Amino acid sequence: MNTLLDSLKIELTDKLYVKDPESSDLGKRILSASIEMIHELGFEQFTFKKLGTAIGSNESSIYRYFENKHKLLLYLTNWYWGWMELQLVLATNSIDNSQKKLHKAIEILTQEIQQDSSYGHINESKLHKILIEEYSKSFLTKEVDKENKEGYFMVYKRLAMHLSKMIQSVNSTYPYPSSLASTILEGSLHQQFLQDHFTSITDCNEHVSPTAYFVHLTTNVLK
Amino acid sequence: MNTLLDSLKIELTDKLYVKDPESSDLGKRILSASIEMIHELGFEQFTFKKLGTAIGSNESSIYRYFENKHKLLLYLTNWYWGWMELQLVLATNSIDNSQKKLHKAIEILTQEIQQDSSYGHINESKLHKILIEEYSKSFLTKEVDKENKEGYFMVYKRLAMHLSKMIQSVNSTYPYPSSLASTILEGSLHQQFLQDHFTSITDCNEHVSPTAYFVHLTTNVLK
DNA sequence: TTTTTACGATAGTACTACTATCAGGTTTGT
DNA sequence: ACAAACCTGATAGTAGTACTATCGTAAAAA
Repeated sequence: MNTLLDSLKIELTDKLYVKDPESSDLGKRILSASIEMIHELGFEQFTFKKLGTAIGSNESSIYRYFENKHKLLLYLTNWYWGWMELQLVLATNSIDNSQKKLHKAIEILTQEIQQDSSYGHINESKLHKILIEEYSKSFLTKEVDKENKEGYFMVYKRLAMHLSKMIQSVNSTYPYPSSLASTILEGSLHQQFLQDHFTSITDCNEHVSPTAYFVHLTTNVLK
Repeated sequence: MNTLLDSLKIELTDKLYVKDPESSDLGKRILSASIEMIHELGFEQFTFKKLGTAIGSNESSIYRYFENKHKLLLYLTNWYWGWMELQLVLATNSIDNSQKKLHKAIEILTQEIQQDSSYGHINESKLHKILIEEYSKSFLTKEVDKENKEGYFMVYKRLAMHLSKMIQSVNSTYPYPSSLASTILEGSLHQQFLQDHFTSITDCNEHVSPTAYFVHLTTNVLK
């Protein structure tokens, strides 16, 4: 089935790669296999050498697409947040009521991703799990400020600001819209992590979703 | 000046170290210099070799205290959370009113730490900054579940539960006390990180503290 | 005084994170 | 059709990390 979504490409800054991985078959295999592999081994144990072996290619060939594994992680996380913003816009654009719009936004941004949907070589469900376990590592480095200046976090910041605007639409006198927005984005990943590994310090479980928690929180804070 | 605090030792599970660093002069130098060094270089660039050189000692000697640098980070973060809980108890124990108690707790847990106070060889201010930039790395690993079972995160979980109980005292019908507690603890570190590196997606700055944001949030959510 | 213990020094291993070079196959331009 | 350009895989090599093992000595404890 060929839909509009299939033909939309998530465009990322070309500083993230040496050669655009979307431009060749090998590049796409790198993306798809790296998602599998980072998900399975964790970012620390993941190496270009192992990735090369897994896709029947060579370590040196992967370096022709990405400078190093950190840049590859940045590519994947940027892709994820770009994809999330697309989902957000598609789901909320037609909603007029600002309160309903915000609730829908929070739902989109905090829900677990099950379906491996529209983009052939990217498994969004596994990518989402990578975000939960590895996203913080992409910015908790000594190079953040430099990389931030080069635009490596623009997609995420734009999404956070988008959410912040929605919060302001619901209550224009609320003094912390940006902090609340970033708390929802980061906190959602964190609550999902806790649900998987530290159940005693979260209320989220099979029956209670992070979405329910954050919708309740936001509603009451903006009242 | 010799106070009660000077004579209190933060006791940590002995699984965190090979030899108790508090038991010798070299051990204390390892703690104090590692805080300096991780703060300066970041956890990734920090190595036992560099640490050895810095304290005029030997790489192999450091391995006699800590299995590896991950365990050292766990030691430092556990120490920090133990110290935080002590601050929390000291500051809130005498308060009867549960609402005031909770506000005081949030203040203690979300404020910046300036003073390098009671424990000679530990610089709490720098340790706090390490927590902001490195804490997530201590649990975002493939070994979390194993390490959690061995009790490496007990101090942190106990603190979160402590805060959760305080939240329940203010409003016993609030359905997400544990998630709110973990959101405050983790979110506080995150907002401080944003304040330093991504100012556009936080409202916290010199004039607005994370404390103000989280007190406002909590008050309104529990209303 | 003997014996443990602690520490520093050195050596060595396996692996990571690259960089450089070369050769063959495929694609592209004319 | 033919050469040039390009892409990929293979191999080699370097510097550094994250250890482990062994040894000698000085100081502390028995």
